[in-house]
Amino acid sequence: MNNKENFIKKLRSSGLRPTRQRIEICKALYDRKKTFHFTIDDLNKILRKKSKEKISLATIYNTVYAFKNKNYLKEISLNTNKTYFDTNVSNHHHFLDENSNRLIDLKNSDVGKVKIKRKIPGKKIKSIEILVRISD
Amino acid sequence: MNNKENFIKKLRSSGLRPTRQRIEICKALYDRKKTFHFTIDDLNKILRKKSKEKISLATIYNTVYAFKNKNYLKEISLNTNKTYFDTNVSNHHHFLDENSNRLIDLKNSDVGKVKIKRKIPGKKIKSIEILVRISD
DNA sequence: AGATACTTTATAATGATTCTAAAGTAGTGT
DNA sequence: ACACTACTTTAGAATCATTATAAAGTATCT
Ligand SMILES: [Mn+2]
Ligand SMILES: [Mn+2]
Ligand SMILES: [Zn+2]
Ligand SMILES: [Zn+2]
Repeated sequence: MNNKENFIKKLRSSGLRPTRQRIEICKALYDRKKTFHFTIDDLNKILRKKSKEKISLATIYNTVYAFKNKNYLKEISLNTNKTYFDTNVSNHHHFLDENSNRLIDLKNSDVGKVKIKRKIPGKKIKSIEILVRISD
Repeated sequence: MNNKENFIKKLRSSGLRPTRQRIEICKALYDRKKTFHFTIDDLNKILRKKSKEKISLATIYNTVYAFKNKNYLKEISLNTNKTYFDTNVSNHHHFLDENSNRLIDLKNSDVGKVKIKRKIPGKKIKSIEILVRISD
């Protein structure tokens, strides 16, 4: 299902023109078995290796943020100078391995139900994210 | 307990010389009733208002990171371009109000026990942090 | 007081991200 | 296929939080 035609449909269905660059980026991001957590710099390096044609850094930024706005990518909160993204856009939790600085997805079944007992008047809960720091 | 003498003791006890600037910064940070969540820019503005003598931005950076290393401050993970710090250095959770972009501390009693069922071989859990996004 | 290590400061450098505006391309209608 | 238009890509410049530099100032010790 992660072939070129599919990426084209995905892009079209949300009003993004299926350009060479966007399709290459889709392949790099979604043609994998596991969730991919990455920075712009990671993605840029991967594209330089995997793809023949050079995609400008500006396009990579533009595309990643377009995908984020269309909910094809999620931004992840970490204490680093670079912004992280996640191809798993569902609500889910993470291990952060502090040795390697790598993120690992937790399935919802990996985490017991989280109960938030306090309420803020007039405010609704939009999401609950857990970050579990681990190390050797 | 949050008087000047106390700050001096606090600084000395961890090998930081009690300078004018560090004491001013201590006052701005710890002479309050509630947890303070802030950016360097927030702190700089506060110091300009509250304090007579000007403290350079470089010193504010230096001091905040010195305090962080001594565990007087905690860094908070958020998806923003600026780094956030927290005067509450205990393990605790947060509401993030997406309208105002303000953090609110959750007491541990505000959150039901979090059970992490999955284990990563050879890795230990260092901390568990929950971020609850809220909005109108 | 004098010696020394630590600290502050103005300023420059860095680096991720965002902006700009010109050239290129995809979709639409003919 | 051709032209038209809106969207996209791109190189390069600008921005801005953060970090580095190195000279002047200060705390602590004897
Ligand atoms: Mn990375
Ligand atoms: Mn702020
Ligand atoms: Zn993930
Ligand atoms: Zn807090």
